[in-house]
Amino acid sequence: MRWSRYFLYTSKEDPADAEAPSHRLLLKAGFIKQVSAGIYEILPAGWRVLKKIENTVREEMDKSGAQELLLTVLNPAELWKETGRWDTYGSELFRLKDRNEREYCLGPTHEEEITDLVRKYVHSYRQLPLILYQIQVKFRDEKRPRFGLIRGREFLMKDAYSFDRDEESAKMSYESMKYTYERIFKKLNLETVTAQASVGQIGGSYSHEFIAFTEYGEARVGFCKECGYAANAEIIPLKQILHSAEKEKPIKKVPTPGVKTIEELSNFLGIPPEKIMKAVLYITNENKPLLVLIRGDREVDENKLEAVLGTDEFRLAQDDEVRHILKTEKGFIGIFNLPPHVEVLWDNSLYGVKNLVVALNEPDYHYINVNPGRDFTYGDFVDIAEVKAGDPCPQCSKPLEVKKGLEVGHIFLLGTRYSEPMRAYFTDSDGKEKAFVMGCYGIGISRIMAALVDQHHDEKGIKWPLSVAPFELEILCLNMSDEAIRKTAEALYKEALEKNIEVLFDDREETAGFKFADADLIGIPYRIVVGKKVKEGRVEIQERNTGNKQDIPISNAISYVLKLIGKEK
RNA sequence: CGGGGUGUAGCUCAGGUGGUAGAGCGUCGGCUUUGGGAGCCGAAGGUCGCAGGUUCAAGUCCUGCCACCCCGACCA
Repeated sequence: MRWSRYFLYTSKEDPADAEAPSHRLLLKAGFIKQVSAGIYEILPAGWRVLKKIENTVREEMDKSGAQELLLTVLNPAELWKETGRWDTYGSELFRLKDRNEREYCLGPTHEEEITDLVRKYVHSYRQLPLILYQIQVKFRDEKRPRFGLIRGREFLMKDAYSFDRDEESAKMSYESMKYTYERIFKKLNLETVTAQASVGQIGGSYSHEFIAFTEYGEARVGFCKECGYAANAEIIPLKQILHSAEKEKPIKKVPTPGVKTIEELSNFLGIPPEKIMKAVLYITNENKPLLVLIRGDREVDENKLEAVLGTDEFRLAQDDEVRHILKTEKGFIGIFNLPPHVEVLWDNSLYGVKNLVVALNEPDYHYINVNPGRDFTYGDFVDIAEVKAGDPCPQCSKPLEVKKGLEVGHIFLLGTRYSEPMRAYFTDSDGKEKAFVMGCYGIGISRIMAALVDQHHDEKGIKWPLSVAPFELEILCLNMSDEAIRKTAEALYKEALEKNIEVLFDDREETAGFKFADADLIGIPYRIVVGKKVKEGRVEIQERNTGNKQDIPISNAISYVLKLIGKEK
């Protein structure tokens, strides 16, 4: 491809509205163009990358025995009503009507449609197991689209669905997908960890997430280098820990005027946060107050709280609610003088802590040296603390590491969550009618492109791994008006094409510096620089990833590149 | 959906106290230049997010709306 004719337009300025590196660089390099919030056009160079990602996914899925098909974007409402998700999916579902007032949605995922399809054709255990998949644009009206391709409202996804005769066989399908996913991410040069995950809204019995490490991810993973355990932080259990037998000191009321936060209180009293009881007031769905108690150095993980309460219908109390219910101010909430209708939950972190600092629901005062048994009695203990680095691994108790990451794949063992309500049955070998045991498996194709940029870039631009690069080779002609240089570059371009190298030829009438800057930005792994060394019969080979440069005779250049990209036999 | 921010040329931005719009980059024409975002000369390019209002006069003041970005609860 000649750049002078290519629909690839880079920008010298950083785009104003992009913060994440992947977002900024993909826009700046001219790979994507924003149309509206969370909706992007994929431009030719970006599309080349996306197709490579897609093909890698496709190759491995096919190898696993899964079969590709294409479902519809426009889904009839009836199917969604069968599973109840027409009502429960909420405003994230793009809904529309046709000219006859029939209701449709733009498919955000395809459990309903695939189950409908399979129930029409598969009636016997002899046709199982079965895995079908598609690569298609998905639509989700996200509350908050973010970071360009990382969270879009329209995005490319690979979704697969497995159908098995029983749980045991379904687990085998699940395991084979898990293995396939790990191979895919490895091939794509995307560093991921396979983490146990919560099943969330989709339902089912168990689930894994594939998390790519990046600063701009929205997930937190805890993992253990010792035993290999890894899980989304929101499901890692934290147990009660017995504390050393400290001597109980006499309880004392101390003035703490205007001291509001745990940090201020800790500094004011000279007592570490580990010995302060933090109390957080929530309001539950029935407008009931719920007081959550946790150690001062800990945060409440609202995902865990949701799991404990069995609902996400709760929120933090407002300042005036705190005043009204507890007759105190934020910062002075405690367990003493509690109105009887306030429900209380104790986080495991508080268990056994002695000589605590506790507020008493009276502004500007705290008790110090408060002790369990003597000064108060425990209520119900639950696990609602956010996991931090250094917390014990639930498997081997060694300290965990915690990192931020981006969910690029998620697999679920669904069971009969969809097949049962949709009456998707087959006849088993015992002659009995049974519901399919299903699994579903997603990979965010366009999100992977963003994750790859996040993992492979520097201050100058993108450094595409060869496996997904839009081109394998870029030829830079540094001076188009110099006859000898131009002819050499043209000849090398022709030779590269003949050898089936994916090559971008920068034949634009621009200066050398301009072309180098652009080359760094768009991140093609290898380049041949054709400049004044042509007089000495040489060109320069550069590697974007390592920055390595070396001169080479013109006649050897292409065969050297072939070796680099592994196409040489 | 709450909180914060921003909308002016293709892009990045500047435009005290109201007086009819500017720069750099990019684009077009010309000359010079060519190994790390070149120089000079000339030109084109705007419903100042939208709608009202105040005023002799609004990019600027007032009201309402919209869009986009960022921070919090969901997801690939």
